[in-house]
Amino acid sequence: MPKESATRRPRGLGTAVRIEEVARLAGVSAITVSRALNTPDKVAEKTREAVWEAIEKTGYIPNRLAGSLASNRSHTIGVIIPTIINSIFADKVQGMTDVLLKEGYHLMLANSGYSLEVEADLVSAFVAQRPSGLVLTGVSHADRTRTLLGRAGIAVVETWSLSEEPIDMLVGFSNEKAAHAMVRHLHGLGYRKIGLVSAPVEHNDRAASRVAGYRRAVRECGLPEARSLEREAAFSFRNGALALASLVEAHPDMDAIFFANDILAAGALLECQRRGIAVPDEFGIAGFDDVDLAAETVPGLTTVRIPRYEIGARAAQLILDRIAGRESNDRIIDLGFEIVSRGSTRAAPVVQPRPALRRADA
Amino acid sequence: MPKESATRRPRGLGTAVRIEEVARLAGVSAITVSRALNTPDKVAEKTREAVWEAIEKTGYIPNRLAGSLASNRSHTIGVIIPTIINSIFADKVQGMTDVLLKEGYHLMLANSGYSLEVEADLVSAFVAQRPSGLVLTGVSHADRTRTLLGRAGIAVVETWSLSEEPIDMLVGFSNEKAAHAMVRHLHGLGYRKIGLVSAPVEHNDRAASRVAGYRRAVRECGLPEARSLEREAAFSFRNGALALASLVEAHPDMDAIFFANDILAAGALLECQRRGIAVPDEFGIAGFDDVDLAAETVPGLTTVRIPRYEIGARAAQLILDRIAGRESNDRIIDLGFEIVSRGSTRAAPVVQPRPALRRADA
DNA sequence: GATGGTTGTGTTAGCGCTATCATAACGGAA
DNA sequence: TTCCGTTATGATAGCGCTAACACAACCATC
Repeated sequence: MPKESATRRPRGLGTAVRIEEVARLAGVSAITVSRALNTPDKVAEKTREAVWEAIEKTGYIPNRLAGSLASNRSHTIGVIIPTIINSIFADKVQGMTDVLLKEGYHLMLANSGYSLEVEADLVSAFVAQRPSGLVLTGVSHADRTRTLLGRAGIAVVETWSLSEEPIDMLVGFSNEKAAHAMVRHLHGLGYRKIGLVSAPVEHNDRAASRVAGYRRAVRECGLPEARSLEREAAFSFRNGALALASLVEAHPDMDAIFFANDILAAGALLECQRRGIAVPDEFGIAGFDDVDLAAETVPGLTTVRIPRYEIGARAAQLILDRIAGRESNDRIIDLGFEIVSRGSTRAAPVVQPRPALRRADA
Repeated sequence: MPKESATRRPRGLGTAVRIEEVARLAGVSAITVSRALNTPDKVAEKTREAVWEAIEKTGYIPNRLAGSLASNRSHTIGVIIPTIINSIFADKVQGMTDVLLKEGYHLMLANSGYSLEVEADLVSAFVAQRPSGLVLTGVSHADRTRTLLGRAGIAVVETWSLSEEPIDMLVGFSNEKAAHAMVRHLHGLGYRKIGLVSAPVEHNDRAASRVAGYRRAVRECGLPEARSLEREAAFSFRNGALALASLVEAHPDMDAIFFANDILAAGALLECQRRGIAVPDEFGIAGFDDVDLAAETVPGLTTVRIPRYEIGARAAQLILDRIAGRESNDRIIDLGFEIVSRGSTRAAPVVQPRPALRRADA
């Protein structure tokens, strides 16, 4: 039987200890308590100790709502990601919290479900909280998002893509070049009819760029080009398996597929196992993201490694710098990518004459 | 060259449009604008329209910081999870946002890294923001966490476990019974020497309960009991593979392992594939959580399905109910679990005499 | 035509903090 | 001595909004 449950009920927030009470107990004024907390070096040591004691005794927890309103600094950063479920974005969020938390900033998180309209609503809801900064995913946004952020005067970082004209700041990599590099890599390994399974492209500039990169590489390499070699599939193992089935049935001579993310690719890899398709000799499979699983599948998954954690950490740092007035001169940070070749594609590049085009270094 | 970049720089938040300005433009008082936004049905339709027009014209975005301070309602819910990386908790967060967002509430997210001390710091940082509610993971907390929340008067929901004496409210399931049921399930399928790979137990009541459930079942079933049959492994595919290797080398006669989460189990399953261990005949593997991957591995992974999304959704609902004054009489909600048997364990239960004990229904 | 309820709007007074300026105390330089 | 700079603290006035009450206008009732 919970014995204290009677006193546990919420009493409303108004009953909390106020700064005035602490001040009285410490024999100082409210502003001195405020200073002891926010700028301790501007308070005499003896006073500081008295204040600390009073704080401990009363269990005072400053009301940051009031503090933020008065000081016009909220110590809050808003983050909007397309989906929480994809652990890809979790790494970014982790990168942000690691940087922000120790500076006393907090994260407001929301997911847009890949909808620009929802994103716009979230942005205005976040702006209402007067955050110190806002981190968005991608570079395509609803018009009202841009209008709003243009005049809100909040530090904004877009992520996960590149753009010539970010709203404010940007940390990302080139999805187009990454996809392009992977397809050229596959071509270099001797694959000659390469399919594509993309994430749904609508409202998703990252997915669209990867499709563009694939198409450019296919064209440059003189590989078969056709819309029938491409599929769209929403993020799941199952959909990867289904897309693989659909493609190999439509194109029995296809010898490789580039998947726009590792989850689709891993689903396909497992489907190959069920169907007895020999990976990598008979069929090559490549993914994107280099999630943990990619290193563990049998065979391992060839993929594109992207700096997920780093994107979050750098985005957070950019915001902190802006707040501190340390205006960095690079508002656009390209963190690049890396091709990781594993067992799901052939090991040895096939030596052969190559068209006279720049080759993609991995 | 970004042409508007000169005007994009932050101007500080204070330059935003204030409610007074909207009121003047609409020819009403500030409070009427406030009402038009918060309780539109208490404002005459004509006035409401005038206010809306003024809002549109000025691009007014209410300052929720000020609103929360004045009204003593912050419309913010704090969530503390052990780690963002594990998509298990992502489902919970998704459940919460789905319920909260449409009520106009927002999520502040932080991760404790499985440390009760970090959790306590986060709790007091969150309390400083005067959230409407707080959702914690697990039921073991630092003393100061309990003290603080006891007097803070904030709606608190603990999740993912059961407890007789929650701080306030609770939504979870019995980790002990779930682990127990799984081990009995394995025993029922004819496995006779069952190992355990647990998550690190320190500061993690969920992991500790699962170990307890395993031990109870092993004892009840008369299976071999020994600390050497148990391992601890941090959440990763790799660690699952390593733990499997360690256990089968130490105990060549072991015929099944219960892993405390699917990622460890999947890592082990892949390791079996690499080692040529025949699953499920030679060796049974069971996991916990029923993540998407569990249905897709070859063979599929036997596991415990837990209501991850539902936990978040119900926790959010409890907080909303509390705020609305709808005090529900069940402050403790047990959402249960479900054994999902797939190909990583034998299909047909071995018929045999069973000790005269209650059997766990799955 | 006085009473009472309802509806719509305004006035006032904060919410709990911090920015800003003022002030006091002190030590050293001219 | 007077003056100035430095350091420590306080008094005052908001930050931008909403709670609480006041009040006016209107309709219905008896």
